[in-house]
Amino acid sequence: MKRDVEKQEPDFELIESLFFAYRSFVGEADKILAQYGFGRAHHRVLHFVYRRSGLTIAALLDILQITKQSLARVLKELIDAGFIVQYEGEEDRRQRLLYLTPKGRVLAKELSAAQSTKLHAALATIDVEGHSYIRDFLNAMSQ
Amino acid sequence: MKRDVEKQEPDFELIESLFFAYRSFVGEADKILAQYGFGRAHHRVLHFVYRRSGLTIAALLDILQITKQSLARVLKELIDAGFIVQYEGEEDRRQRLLYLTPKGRVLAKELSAAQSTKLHAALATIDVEGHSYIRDFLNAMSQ
DNA sequence: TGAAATATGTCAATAAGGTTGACGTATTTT
DNA sequence: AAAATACGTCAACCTTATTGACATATTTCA
Repeated sequence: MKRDVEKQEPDFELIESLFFAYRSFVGEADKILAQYGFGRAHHRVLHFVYRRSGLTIAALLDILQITKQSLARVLKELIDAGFIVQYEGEEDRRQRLLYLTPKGRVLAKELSAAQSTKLHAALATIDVEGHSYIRDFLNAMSQ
Repeated sequence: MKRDVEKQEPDFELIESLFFAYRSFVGEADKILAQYGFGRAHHRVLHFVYRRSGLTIAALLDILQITKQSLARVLKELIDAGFIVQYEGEEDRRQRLLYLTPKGRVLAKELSAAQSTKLHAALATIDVEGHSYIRDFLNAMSQ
């Protein structure tokens, strides 16, 4: 017979797996970034400028969900070091469109390759039919 | 015909999914923690003391992979606020074994319940046969 | 056209969470 | 008795973030 109140036991294993998985995932990139004197904040900017080349400052702030003051420092460092360039928007000249330099693309590729390798090493241990479940789950979690 | 060098395209979608998924995952707990004036560092300590009641400082440092100076501040705040207590080890009196107070257990439960709810909401959108693939993947990623 | 809104830049103060290095104390091991 | 271990703590510093305020250039709208 079922108890009156069936209190749900939190899924500690899953919680911890996600914690350790994420730490391991970002740790890959951290080692590379350290060689360039950069941190995770730089990585996130490099990644999204790589992926959405020509995006505006406002769009980037929207994705990262940080303040512009916080972005400013990191972005300045990346621009000063020659990894990112800004161009005036053609339609709206108030906008500063962000692009990677060739140097920036090299680093962004190196970082994504490292993380991708890590992800695919984990996926390789899983039956192929499970892969789409994993992708769907992570997408569902993103909401 | 296959090209000589088939350069592997990084799996950007998966990389970004994991980024957004994790942000959303920790965001759940952040809201609760803010009400108590705590941050993520406090959450991690609360979680692992809850899960491994009576663990030593050294064991906790090993799990969290931070320095003892860094742990000290967070732990002191949790002890001062009455969420954690330390007892001398019975076998080895140099050790300080960590336990949650009843108040600490309430908060730890609230946090894990919120995260668990989030995880299970995502799992609920996935066919049940996919669940073990997801768990296996996250465990594989943790290495 | 002039006012308002928008996109961006920047100064200043502050906070959380982390680091390295050095040193002290109590306790256990050798 | 000496060495190793477990923990605590002081100090200086770094990265990444925050809030608040204000400036400039450009576009939009009444």
